[in-house]
Amino acid sequence: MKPSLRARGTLKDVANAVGVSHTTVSNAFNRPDQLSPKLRETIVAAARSMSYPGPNPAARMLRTGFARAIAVVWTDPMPHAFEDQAAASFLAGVAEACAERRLGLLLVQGGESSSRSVQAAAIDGLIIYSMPKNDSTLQMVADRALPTVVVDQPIIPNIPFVGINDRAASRACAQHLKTLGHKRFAIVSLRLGTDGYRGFVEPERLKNACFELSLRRIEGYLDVVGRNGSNSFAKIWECPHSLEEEGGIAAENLLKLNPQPTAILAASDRLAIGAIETARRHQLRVPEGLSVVGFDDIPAAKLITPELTTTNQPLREKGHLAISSLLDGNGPLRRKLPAKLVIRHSTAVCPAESESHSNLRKPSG
Amino acid sequence: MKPSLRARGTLKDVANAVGVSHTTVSNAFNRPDQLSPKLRETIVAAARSMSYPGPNPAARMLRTGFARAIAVVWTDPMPHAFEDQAAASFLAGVAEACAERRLGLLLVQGGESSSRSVQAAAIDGLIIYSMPKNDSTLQMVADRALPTVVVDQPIIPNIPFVGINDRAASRACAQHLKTLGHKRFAIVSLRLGTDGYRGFVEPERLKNACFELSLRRIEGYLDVVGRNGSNSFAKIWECPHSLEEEGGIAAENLLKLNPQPTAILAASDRLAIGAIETARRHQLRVPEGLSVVGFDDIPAAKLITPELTTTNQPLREKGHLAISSLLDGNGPLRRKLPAKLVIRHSTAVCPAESESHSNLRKPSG
DNA sequence: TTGAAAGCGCTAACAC
DNA sequence: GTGTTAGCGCTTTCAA
Repeated sequence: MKPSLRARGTLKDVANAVGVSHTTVSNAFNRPDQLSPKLRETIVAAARSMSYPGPNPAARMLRTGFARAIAVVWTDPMPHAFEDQAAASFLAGVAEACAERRLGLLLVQGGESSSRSVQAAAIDGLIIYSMPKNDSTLQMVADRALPTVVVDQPIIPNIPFVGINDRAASRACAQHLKTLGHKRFAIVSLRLGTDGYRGFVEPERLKNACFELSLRRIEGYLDVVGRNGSNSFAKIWECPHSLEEEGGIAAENLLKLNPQPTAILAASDRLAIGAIETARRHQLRVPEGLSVVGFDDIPAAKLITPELTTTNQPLREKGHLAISSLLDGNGPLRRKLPAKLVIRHSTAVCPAESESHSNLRKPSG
Repeated sequence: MKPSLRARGTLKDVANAVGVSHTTVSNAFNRPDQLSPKLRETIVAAARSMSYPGPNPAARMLRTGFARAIAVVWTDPMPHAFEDQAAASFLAGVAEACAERRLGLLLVQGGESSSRSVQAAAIDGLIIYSMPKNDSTLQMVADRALPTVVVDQPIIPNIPFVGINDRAASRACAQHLKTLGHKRFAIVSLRLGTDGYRGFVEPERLKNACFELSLRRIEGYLDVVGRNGSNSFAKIWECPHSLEEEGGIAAENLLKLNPQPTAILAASDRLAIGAIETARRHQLRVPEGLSVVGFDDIPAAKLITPELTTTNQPLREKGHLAISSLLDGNGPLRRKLPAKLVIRHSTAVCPAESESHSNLRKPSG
């Protein structure tokens, strides 16, 4: 590929052709009020006929110091950002805000591989979207010393933050279930580390978690369902990705437990949906035999049967707020948007004790 | 906002601090093999301690002529790209291909408003995604004279194209329904113009369509279900957006027809899903009373009940192919990916004639 | 209303 | 392995 940025002539060529200085041509493009409309027209026509592509963006950027674009950086493989409806809604909000302000939106994947992309991106500011606190990209970002805002995680001193109160929101989920009489809970968690671990979570792992948001949600659940020693309990299963399949695997393992949980607290709707499908495949009816709550309230939550009880968070607004925190300066350092529990049909009162006992008496597999 | 691109010092400052020439510092960043590891280390350390953010991207771009980024341009409001799963899957593919090649991905909205964004974007190439042939952005793009590829529409002479054979694919949908014995069809079309029109489509409108893809699909349907004068017929309803609500409105109007159609050919899954929901609200069972086929095979197609019969197109691959057409040069000018009909549960044999007759005899409303 | 001059910060040829 | 030199194409004072 040959240098595309200097395909055709320059301002100066146009200037020569018309017989004016290159300043005047520059003005013709950037400050129409600085020259006679007639001259401007001549110049634009000449430019067009020479197929001059307009002022070179790189040169302009170098000179003005502005790229007129911002970047969103995140950890996951690129496609995830589009295929996960929660991420997509957030990005939709960002995109919308950018379009309004005539700003370009650059998508950059974080992780080891792409530190270079972050270093070299032509941008005026950065949104860190839901990254683990140990991601090396964070250092690159800091080095660039651009205006930055973090969304969801990680919390970094002195860097503006936009998110919701995850702990309170997940507490509300658990409370809803508890109110319905549930006592035996299972938590299906988002990843806590970047190691791709899948399985039950011991306290040790919680301590070393890199994904703070996952932790906050777990803590919210535990605030209600109790920790060791209380009269209810919760087993925690960690999924390496927020995918339906993973939710299914989680359910598969959690439902083997004896006594069997009567309620599943899933940290995302996709995990919840996967869990529901699996439960159903095991002849366990939702919500009669098992209650499931999700998190996020993505469009699919209303599509499945039963419709999912979940926490609605204003994803799109989060995107708007991220941009305005980035550009409009001095708001509060940490902004939390409201989230609310949406009760639909995937949760119901705890099945009668008798039924639970039958489970208890089953020879364990 | 102050110029962020020249926040801290320059190569030269670092050079002075270390006592080498600025070329050497440049090499330290870009060609580690050109100097002793030890010196390199000294330089990098110095840079870090002065919090030098690395070579200025604008300056590098100006000098090298490469932006190391490509843009995707489309017509719709930005958020649509993320919320529509078909668009999102395509973008996921693009994003993936970009990540592999360490290229930035810039999202740009087309339409009148944003010609400037296209002009000023720091990019090496462009993907036009599903735009109407009269969009003014197309001219801007042409002016920029960057490598370009069109996805889905519009077909432009000498510009590489990536898509599927829409006409053949929609023909297959219609054929499937015809084979099931259907004779009275309704087509729910994607928009044909940019005027936001919603309603029945007369032949005149087909002639003036700006969205070629919509037209191709309609033609494929008509190839099978017949045009005026044949023994089957199809009414066409145009939706201004590919949204479930619109599909619902379409169904609302189409099902009022007398005789009532027994099959709906929807040009997108979202439209199909909306139609199914509406049909059901009218006590019309799908597929027993009404068959519906969609288009795209988005994830939601498998989520709804009944699962949707639709055309699967390799959206993600389309994204890959777009990037490789853009960068890897000389393939064929027009590349068509395979699409295939996926028969699920939203289509069934045409309801018995007796039942149809009862419809016919109903006093018309 | 127009033009001249001075870089913006960097990379790549080339010489040492 | 390192330094010198010459712009990349533009915008922005400032002066005419």
